[in-house]
Order: sequence, then structure tokens, then C-alpha cells
Amino acid sequence: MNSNRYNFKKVEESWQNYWGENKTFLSKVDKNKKKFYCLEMFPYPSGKIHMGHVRNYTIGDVLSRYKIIKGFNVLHPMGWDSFGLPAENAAKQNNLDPKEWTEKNISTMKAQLKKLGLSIDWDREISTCSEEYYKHQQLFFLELYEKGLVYRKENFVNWDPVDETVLANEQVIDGKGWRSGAVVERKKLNQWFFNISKFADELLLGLEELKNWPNKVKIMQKNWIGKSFGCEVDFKIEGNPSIDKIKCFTTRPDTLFGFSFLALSPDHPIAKNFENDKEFQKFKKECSKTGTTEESLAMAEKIGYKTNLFAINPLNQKEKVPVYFANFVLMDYGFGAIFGCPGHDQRDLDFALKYNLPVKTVVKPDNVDEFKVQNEAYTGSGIIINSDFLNGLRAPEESIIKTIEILEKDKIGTRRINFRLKDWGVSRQRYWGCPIPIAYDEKGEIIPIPKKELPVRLPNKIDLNTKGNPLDSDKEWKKIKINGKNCTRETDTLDTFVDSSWYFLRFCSPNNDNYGFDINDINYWMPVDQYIGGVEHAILHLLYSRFFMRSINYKNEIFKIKEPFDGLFTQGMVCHETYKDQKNNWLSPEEIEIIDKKYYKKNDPNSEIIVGPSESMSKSKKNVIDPENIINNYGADSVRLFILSDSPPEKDIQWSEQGMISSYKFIQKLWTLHLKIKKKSSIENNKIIDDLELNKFTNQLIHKITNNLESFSYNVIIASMYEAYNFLVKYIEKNINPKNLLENYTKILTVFSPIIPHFTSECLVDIGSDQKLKWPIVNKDYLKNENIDYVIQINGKKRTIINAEMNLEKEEILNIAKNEKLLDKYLNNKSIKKVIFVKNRLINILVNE
RNA sequence: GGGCGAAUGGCGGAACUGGUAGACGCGUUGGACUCAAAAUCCAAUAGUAGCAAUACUGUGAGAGUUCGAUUCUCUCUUUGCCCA
Repeated sequence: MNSNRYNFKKVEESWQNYWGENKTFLSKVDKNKKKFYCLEMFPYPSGKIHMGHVRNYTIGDVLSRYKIIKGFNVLHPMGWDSFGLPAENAAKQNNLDPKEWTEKNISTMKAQLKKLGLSIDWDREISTCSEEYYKHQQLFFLELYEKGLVYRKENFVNWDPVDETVLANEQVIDGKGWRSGAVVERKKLNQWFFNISKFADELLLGLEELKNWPNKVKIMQKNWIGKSFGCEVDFKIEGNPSIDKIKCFTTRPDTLFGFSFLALSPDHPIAKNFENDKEFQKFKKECSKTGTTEESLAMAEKIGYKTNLFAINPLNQKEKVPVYFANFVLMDYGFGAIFGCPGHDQRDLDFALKYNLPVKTVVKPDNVDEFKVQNEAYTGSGIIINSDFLNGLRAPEESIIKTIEILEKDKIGTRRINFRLKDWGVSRQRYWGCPIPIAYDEKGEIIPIPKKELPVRLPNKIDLNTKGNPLDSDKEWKKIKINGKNCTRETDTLDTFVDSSWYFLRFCSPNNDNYGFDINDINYWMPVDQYIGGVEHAILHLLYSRFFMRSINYKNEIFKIKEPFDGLFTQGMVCHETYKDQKNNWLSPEEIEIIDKKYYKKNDPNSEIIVGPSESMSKSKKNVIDPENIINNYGADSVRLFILSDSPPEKDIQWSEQGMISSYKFIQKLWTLHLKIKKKSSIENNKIIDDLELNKFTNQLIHKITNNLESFSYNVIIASMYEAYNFLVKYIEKNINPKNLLENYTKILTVFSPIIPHFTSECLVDIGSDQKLKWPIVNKDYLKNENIDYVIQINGKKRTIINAEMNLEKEEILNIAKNEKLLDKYLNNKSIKKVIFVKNRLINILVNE
């Protein structure tokens, strides 16, 4: 019996070797074939692959393999997003070189990915930290600089005063540095920016073309870009002769008569006038404690500082309201100044209630006579009231247009479109990133590094334990002579999002030495037909990539691509239960054992374990399952099968050991079935006619699996695989036609092959099939059944099911129903009012009660 | 605080354009094999009542549209994700 067991280790290894040696997945430009570019988001080489990778790359692999069998010329590459902070941190901690650390991780992870049996063209492997990659990126940077899409300006960063370093947003926890614990300050620094906002409107419009993107991602990007229509309004200021007026942006100029204060960002230029005011300084410090994220601003209590200034209502030049600095006004949005209308904006209302400012109602909902805003701002539509000459206008549609007209006529305001999207700050004060190819002369003027001197290489030996930016403290590296002039290099490196903004182009021509890509390759392979990755990149990475294509395309005759990703699929996370002991320490699943449905710490029957909810696998909660162990124990096909089986790919999946084992057992059962089929199909049998039952089943199965492959319903495919197994186990017990069995079985193995490629390859060879797989064509005749179930409803309630011929007419079904004894009690002595008939589906008989 | 989703047996989930709710898997229960266990195989499995045929209830809650709603509309509850 043991000899009949399926040896996944042997089989999987031999097929992985076969694919590697024969370069089965090598892709070449072939203009006679239709291309398909399948790309999964490339991993950061953090050390080992995790279950999220397994899921991501399995989904992509199923699609790639399916498209290959369908006859497409498939490009399915893999690379490494290998610059970034973790390498620098790990290097600091263990006194290593980030490069060595990264390369070691890449080789580990590559070996792990290969064990999954992915259909990847490894000849196209790239790594963003390699000179071969980043030298092209530096050239792009210079080209963008020449086109005026890159500029330098001062901007705020999170500054850790103890470590003397700039912190990324995720390194700021509760307003403190993650490492030092020091209260983070806001500091102004000169930084490089990509002019993404230049393309704001185009990026917004482009979303409409992306038919194969999930709606939610498009909505997120739309909100991120945040186009709003409104106008800028000048408010005359009294109280300080040097301040004449303040410009505000508003989307609701029609509520101007409801204004009761003017609020400025603490960073507004006017703040200079208050620099010496101790109260203001205190207030500003208080504001800087609130984080920079929108969330923290929205949640924070609204605080303000009242100035001695007053603003005058521009519409009637009469009303005067106080001017405040307020923590909830952002300098980056509009002009860093808003007028507060508490009646119709919740934030303004919160502020007004706190500082006892008047609340005026200027919009009244329809169908209400008396209306006054109390504790909740009214933002809905209605009629303008209490607003002098605006009274009676329909808000917001009519009233906004009308008010802007008036403001423009009186030259106190201008129609204006505003975007929330800010320019992309790409400077990072880090070592492990792509050096920015810029230098400064002795006067501080910007001197681009001459293109022929690229790449600007990172220095090899560097002390990472200095305070501040390591490159900045490398005095030798910084020195450079350009055209005989002594210059200093830029010591910031590029945000790693720049690296990932064009890597999909590089995959098309990974070995092109003189430029980042070859235009002929791009024209064939791009755009990516299907991009697959986590939803956490829904905004930044995808938007930056879309921008980067436009920035290359800008003032460029040859490069035509604007949208890099034609199709997008965002997969869910892999989750696992969390465990804690009584001291509140996290425990990993390996430390747990379950006896009689109770959880214990291994070898400790007295321990009590608190089982927490299933959450996304993370090292900090220790609820991680190591894919390599699982692959070693159960094999790649079983893991692939399980990771696809339990949930739809776009939703979260719960990791379950039980589920994993059952997938493993299923592969074993399939093997047992395979051996039986092989034996059965080799026996001569005098039955000659094709077996209708099997042909029907196979064709319906192919039809179902094909549709579900197209719609990413991979979990339903697995269900169909079980159904196929259940069917075949019973079917082969019958007296069958061996030739027909073999034909159908080959087709079934073919449609299983994207999911469990090692297993099906082995089986196909075992039954003498050649290696050239062809996706079976469905014979539509077999999709129809002669007999189908008709649902019989009486007054809308299902009463019985009748199996009868297909395509029966209403009267025929009605007659059958009338003769059905079961229905007598519902139909006898009743008159039929109406009959609803849906062909080949149901009949609903309405009778008088 | 805002934006966007989701809610179906004990659990994960399925259900074409409104037309048999619960496919498939896990778990559970019973049985076969075995000295025994594991493994494997067979059967049952939404709830309530019933020996059964069958009947009633049932897709987070409440309403609405419809001959018919898991599916469409509105209100609410809970929950998840995202916010440089």
C-alpha cells in the first residue's frame, strides 16, 4: 500500500528541476502571438517569504499557467524591491552591510519561491538595489529634472531630536520616535519633489479608462486626488495695517453669510507677525503635538488661538468676525485659510461651540418651515436663508454658481478648482536607497551630475551608527568636481516608491544596458494585463506608477504608455488566531497544543491560553505560520490548493491547520483515483459507444472552471475539483469505455493543472500524454440537459419540484402540475388567477385562497 | 472624524442578468475495517415538530418594490479595511 502513496517531495522536485532546466517559462517577444503580461507586486526581501507572498504569487501563478495553456505568450517575471529602511535597521543592529544582508535574503527567498513551483521567467529577475537598476532610475530623475517635473523646496519632516534623524510616518508612534521614544518635532528641511499635482486632473480622468480595476481602489484614488470645485475669496483684514487681506479657498461660497470666524493654519505666513507672542508660541507647540495624518487631525480636539485681527464679509462689507489660528486647518490645502461657517460644517461647528462663536443658519432643508442648526451642522441640500440677496436660491447647485458669479463681478473672488493631492516628496535622509544624482556648488546652486558620470554609486563602507544621515557624514563621498568646480553631493536618497514606479518596464528589457527599457519591448509587452497585490498599495504605489508613466510620456514622442496596469486585482490577507498566556505574552501557534478542544502551552497542561480573534499574520503578534515548513510537510501543490480553497481571493483567509491537512489528503486521494483510472483505462473493453454521462460531466466541469478562472473565483474551482473527484470515484466503478475515460481524464487534468501543476504534470506523463497542454474546448451540446428540474410554486411558495423535458411550454408544465397528487391540496377547489412561467426554470400558480 | 466594503448552518464559504438558499470543504454524529488506535471507506448533518410523508421558520434587524428578494431601494445595528 505504501508504495502507492504519492511522493510529493520527489515529484515536485523533479518537475521544478525540469521547468528550470528546460526554461519552460522563458518569455520572448513574438509578434505573431497574443501577449499576456501577468505581474504580482514584487516582494521586499525581508528575510523569508510569508503566507501573504504565498497567496499573492499562487493567485498570479494560476492565472499565468492558465493563460499559457490558452496559448498566450505570457510574461511572468519576478524581482526584488530591495532598497529600504529594514535593511538599514538590520544592518545597524547586527553591524552588517545592508547589501550583504539584502542579497542573503534574496537568495533565501528565491529558493523558497522556487519551491512553490511558480511559472516565473527567472532570466528576467531584477533587484532595485543593484547598480544595474538604479543607474537608469538616476537618468530618469535627470530627465524629469530637465522637463521641470522635479524641484526642490522646504517642507516639514518628522524629526527625532534624540537620534537626530528624520522619521517616516510609520516610525512615529503616538507622537514619539519608535526607537528613541522622544517627542517628535516638526522640522523644515530642503527636499526634492516630483510634480505629481501637475497631472492631478489627468490622473483623475484616467481612472475612468481602467475598466478592470476594482471600484473601491478607483474611489480611493479619486478621494486621494480630491478634486473640489469652489472659489478663492479675499477677506479684508482690520487690526494690523501691514495685513491688508487674507485669501481663503472654499467649496461653499454660498454659505458666506453664515461665517462667524476666519481660521488660519499655524503655518500660515501671517504667523510671522505673532512669532514673539508667548501665548501663540505655546499654542503652536500644542498644535505640533497633533500628528500630521488626517486621521489624527480629524480626531484631535479643535483648538484655536484668537488674534487681534478681524475679517470682513466680502459680500456686504459689513459683518466683522475674529481671526483665529486653528489646528485643524492645513497649510497644504487651499491657501491655509478657511472661513468658518458653523451652521453647515461640523468641524467649524465644533470650533464655534468651543469658543462661543455665533452659529448662523443659512441653509434650510426642503419641507421645513422653521429651521435652526443646534448641535449638528446641516450639510444637506435646501434653500438659502438669512443671506440677503442670496435668499431663496437652491443650495448647493444654484447658490454656489450664483455666489461665484457675484464674487467675480465684484472682483473679490475667483472660480477655482482645488486638489487635495500634494506633490510627491521623494527625499529620504537614508543610506540604503538610490542616490539622487545632484550636486551643489559652493554657492549652493543645483548642479545635476552629468549623465555620462552615472551611476552615482553608494559608498561601500559606511558607518551607519552615526547620528543623522549616514551619507551626509561621509565627508569623502560627498566631495565631487564638476567641470572643475568643487561641489558637494546631494546626500538624500530616493523614496523606495520611486523604485517600484517603473520596475514593470524594466522587466520587459531587464538587460538593456544603455537605458531603463527598450521601446520595442515596451510596445509589445506593456501594459501589464493583470497586476495582483495587496490592497494596502491601492493608493500610493499605484498612483505613483501612473504618475511616473505620465512623467516619462511628458514631452516624449516615443513613449506612449500612460496607464501601466490594465487590470488590477487586490487579494485579501492571510489571518490566524492569536494566542496569549496569562502574563499577556503573545505565543506562536507552534507553542500551542490542543487537547479536548482546550488550548495549552506545549508540555504544560496547567497553562491556560487566551485565544484571541483571527488577525492578519504579523511577527509582533506571533501568529505567523512559516510557509517553508508547510511546503516541506505537505508539498507545494497542497499549499497552493489550500491557500486558494477556503475564501475568495479578494477576501481575507483564515489559516487553518485542519484545512491544510485536508488539502494534503485530497492530493493523496486524487493519486489513488489516478492509479485506478490508469488501470481501468488500460483494460480492453467491448463497450464502444461514448459515454454521455462522462462527456457531459467533463464539459460542464471545463465550462465552470474556465468561467471561474476568468472571474478569479478560485475557491469555487477547488469546490469543482472535489465534485470531479466525487463523480469519478463513483463513475469508474461502472462498466465504461476506457478510451473515452482517458480522453476525458486528460482534459480534467489539464483544467486542474493551473492549481496543482506538479501533480497534474506527473499524472499526464503517467498516462502517456505529451507535454503540450491545450485548454479543452467546451462542446456546448453537452452543456444542455434533456431533463431538468422545474420548480412548482403556489402563490409564490415552492411546493414541489418536477423533473421533466427541457423546453416545455407553459401549458404543458401546468398540466403536469395539475396532475401532481402532491399539489391536490393546494389546487383542488381553487380557481387559478394567474400563472407566471419562466422557461426551463419555474412555474408560479396564483390561486384564490 | 472621514471614505469604502462586509454580514448566509457549529465554521470557511456557494448561489448565472431577481427564480430550487446552504454547492464544496472543515467540524460533529453514527457505522465498516482493526485486539486497539491512527489512516481509510460509507452514511447523516440549517432549525423546530413528526416514525415518516410532510409542514412551519430561516440569508444581521426593520420596512418597501415584486407573483417571487441572499440579490433591488430606504432606515438602523454590528463589524472589517484605508487615510502621504
